[in-house]
Amino acid sequence: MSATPSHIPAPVFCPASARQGPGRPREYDPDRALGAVLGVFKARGYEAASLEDLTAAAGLSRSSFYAAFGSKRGALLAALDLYLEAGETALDRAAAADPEAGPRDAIRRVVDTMFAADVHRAGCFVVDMSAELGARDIEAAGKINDSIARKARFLAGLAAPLVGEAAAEGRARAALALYLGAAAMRKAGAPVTDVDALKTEACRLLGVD
Amino acid sequence: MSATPSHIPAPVFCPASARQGPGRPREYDPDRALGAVLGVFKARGYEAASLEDLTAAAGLSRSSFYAAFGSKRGALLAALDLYLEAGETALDRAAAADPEAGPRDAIRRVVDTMFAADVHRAGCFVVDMSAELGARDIEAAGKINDSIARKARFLAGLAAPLVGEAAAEGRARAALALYLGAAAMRKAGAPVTDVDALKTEACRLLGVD
DNA sequence: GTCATTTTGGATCGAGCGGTCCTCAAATAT
DNA sequence: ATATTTGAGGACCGCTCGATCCAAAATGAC
Repeated sequence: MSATPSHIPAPVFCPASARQGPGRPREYDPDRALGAVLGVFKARGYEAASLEDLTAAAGLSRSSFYAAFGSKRGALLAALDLYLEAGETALDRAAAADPEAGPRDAIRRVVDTMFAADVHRAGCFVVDMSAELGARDIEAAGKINDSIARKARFLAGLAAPLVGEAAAEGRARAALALYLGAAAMRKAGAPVTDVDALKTEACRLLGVD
Repeated sequence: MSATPSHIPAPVFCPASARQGPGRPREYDPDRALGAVLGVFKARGYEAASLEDLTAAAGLSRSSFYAAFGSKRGALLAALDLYLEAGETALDRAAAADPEAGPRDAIRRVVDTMFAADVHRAGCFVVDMSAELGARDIEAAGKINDSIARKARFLAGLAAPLVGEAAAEGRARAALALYLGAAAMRKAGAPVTDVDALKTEACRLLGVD
């Protein structure tokens, strides 16, 4: 797992906590701003999120926004990196949370983490952006696809002892697809209980009965 | 299954093949126009599809477009009805295609039909619209959710003899989620072979080994 | 023919979009 | 102090958006 951080590309070589050089100091927290931007894109989607929405939520002037992200699309790509990386590290941590418990428990924790992250709220950013931009933005689609592939390999590693090396990859992709589809169903309005029940089936795919 | 047709709401009471009354005759085929509109929404999404795109594809002037659909959103809702209804009847037909074969074959045909419809092309309109509009348009989300629920009941009916009445509903929803997620993965750029392999797992969920 | 009715094409609308730019403020460097 | 560098504020840009309107065209009813 683990993706390139790709921090705010903003003040081009300033990883948020860098030493302060000459010139007027920045008045906003880049991480906070990026988080706010991500929140807007998650809530509204890409096209429907206006510069007005984004700058207001991030507390940035238009000039600061463009200095930080370069464009609306640049902001989306940065927010996407943040989201994907956070999601992957969450899975890593869930898997490593209780080393004494068995592999089945690890899988259950990982599946719980996947579903808890987004399905209970309002869908999954991966699904939303894949749907809206997958056919139009090669770079965004690539980031998403790479992240999905990493997660699939990760899940396959967890499931291999239970379902066998040969079947693990397919099962992992199926579990991932099951989660993504669950997020889509949830966003369309399916009851939380129905969606939550799918965790059991996801675990079954990964060899946990 | 079976949804209300909800034909073109256009020339308000003219189901495409109605008798011609007074006034200048329509120069376009409403069904064809709606199909073209659906094609644009499938290719571009809702926000990114402009009136220019829609009218050009449908061969309609702006006035005809607004007379037919009332608004861009009206066109989307009509196109959504068309898509959902077509998808459901396709599943019905697939299930009933070969009555002599067993229930397992029926399930395989239905799953094949689900995946063949969209996954091989460019994602699933249900996923796309759920992602883009699920949080914003109650009516669109409702249509999608209802259609998903009908499909889930339909699949549950097919799977019940194989996995038991109690588990059927959950398994059906899982298979459906698996398909929706597969469409999302495909749209992000996953290889067709990988996505296609998920059909096996969907069948397994429905009791077909 | 005349009238009522409906469709068509295209001009047009205000609003909002993403993006740029200029000016001023606030810090460091000398 | 002064010069320099950088961020912030906001007016402004051209453009495209979805939507409306109007006059011309094409039919049925009489």
